[in-house]
Amino acid sequence: MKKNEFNKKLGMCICRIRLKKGLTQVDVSALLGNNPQNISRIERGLISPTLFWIFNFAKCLEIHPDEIFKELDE
Amino acid sequence: MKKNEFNKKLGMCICRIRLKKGLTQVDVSALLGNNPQNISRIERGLISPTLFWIFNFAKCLEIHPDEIFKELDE
DNA sequence: TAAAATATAACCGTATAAGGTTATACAAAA
DNA sequence: TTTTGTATAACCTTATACGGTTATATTTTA
Repeated sequence: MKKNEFNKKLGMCICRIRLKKGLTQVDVSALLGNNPQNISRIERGLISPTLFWIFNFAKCLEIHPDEIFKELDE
Repeated sequence: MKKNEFNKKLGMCICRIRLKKGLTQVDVSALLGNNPQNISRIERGLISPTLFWIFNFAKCLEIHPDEIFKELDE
């Protein structure tokens, strides 16, 4: 799988999880301590977040990191 | 958990998995198509690889990404 | 011993992740 | 209509991931 394709899939997973929690991009950025523009870029697949970012995201949203990954490897 | 601590834990997991497969850093870098110095930096926790890198690593070593993560969240 | 394999380290570059600011678009609600 | 909330976008800057090269240290092997 190419990097662009991977980033897009990852972004959609992030977005889906965020909406399932009823949060806005601003909400998530406040929880993580960064800016909403970055969340937007991640959800649209423009950038590929580090694993450290992913783990913080999962922790702040009170989910298991597996929830993000299990939809990515097919 | 701080970023440095996280990176060190992650690096140790990567290293343990690599050794379990009987591979050198050069072997892994050849499989992934990057240089061994980068593997060394990751294993020592100096840098935090992207999730894209992690998934490629897992695929090349024929393991589930979960194997890396399940030792990280405590 | 000498040579090769392995890992770490110090550089110097480039690519990209990420923050900050501002503007734009659009929908929902007043 | 006007206002507000939400998301996207275009910039610029800084931090960092990553490649390439070279050197060093250590272990292993011939």
